[in-house]
Amino acid sequence: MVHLDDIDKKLVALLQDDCKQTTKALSLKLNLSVTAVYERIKKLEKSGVIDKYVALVKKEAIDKSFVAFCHIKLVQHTQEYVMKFEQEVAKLNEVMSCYHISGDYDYLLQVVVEDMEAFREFMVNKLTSINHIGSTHSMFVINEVKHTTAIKV
Amino acid sequence: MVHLDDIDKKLVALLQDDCKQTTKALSLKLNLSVTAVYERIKKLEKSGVIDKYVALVKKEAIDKSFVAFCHIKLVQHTQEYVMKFEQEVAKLNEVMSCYHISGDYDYLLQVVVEDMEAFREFMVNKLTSINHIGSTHSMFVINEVKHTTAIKV
DNA sequence: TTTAAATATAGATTATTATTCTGTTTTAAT
DNA sequence: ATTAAAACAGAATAATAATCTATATTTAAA
Repeated sequence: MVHLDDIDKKLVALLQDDCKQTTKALSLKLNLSVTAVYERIKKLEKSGVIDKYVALVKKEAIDKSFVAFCHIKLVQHTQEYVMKFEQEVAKLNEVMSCYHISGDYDYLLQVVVEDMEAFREFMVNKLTSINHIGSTHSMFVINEVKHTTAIKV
Repeated sequence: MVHLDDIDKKLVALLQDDCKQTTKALSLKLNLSVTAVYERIKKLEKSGVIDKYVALVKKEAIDKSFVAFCHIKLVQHTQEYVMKFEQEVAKLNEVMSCYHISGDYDYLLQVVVEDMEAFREFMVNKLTSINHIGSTHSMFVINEVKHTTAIKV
């Protein structure tokens, strides 16, 4: 576990909001020299604090505004069934995330598609065609109140 | 809604995986000139397909490995209660996302903290101190099978 | 404490990349 | 076929990243 001082934390917050800003711009916000900021960034990358730099796409702009959460229960929990299910579900483009969770159901999936029809299509032809699924329970997103990729460090 | 051809789609996929690669590197992968790639990227930014460029932080590296999903039911659904709740919950750093959903509960939250103790602290001192919350139901993440920010375009 | 080593910083220099510019080619509509 | 618009390539310029050298600061040991 690496130690981050207050400047590092501020820097990580800035990069989580906009990773394309120049080191010059960052240096002004942090009251540091360009080199100092540069070295700190390299250290954050090397130490694995910063995992990757990505472009975020606006769902609405590409007509993928329908978001659903999907609970899934497996018929059995043998090593083989679990592995197979996890492998298959990870392949599906519509599945943004899949978590093995505690509680009544085994898994929670976040699914992003075009509309309800696309979701139906996804359920029938992709998800439930995976073997070993016992039951599912879907919840549809009415409104996205908050959604961020930025973790407070 | 903007129209994206196959090259645009490939480009968006590349940027969703790594937005720091040079236009030169992208041009080689897309068999285009640097300028052509550059213009396409600018168009994707202007049209809103690309929302922002961010650094993604590895939870494990900053000791925030505990993830929970939290169902919440409000006591009432008056305009005032709903607004107030959504405002307050959006302020909480531990809440990565909050969705208003269909089904038995009103909201689904994704919460990221240090450990179970931090989660308890969060529930007691932050979440349930928001007024108008009726009941909650928490599910803990045992394993993150899949998690991506990249939408297939 | 005092000193040595390691680390962090700043400013200047160089290398790389982004951006702009100009002209050409392709595409689409008339 | 003709024209206008869009997309493209290559060259030139501007901006930024990355490196280098030298100080300053912190850290750890004596």
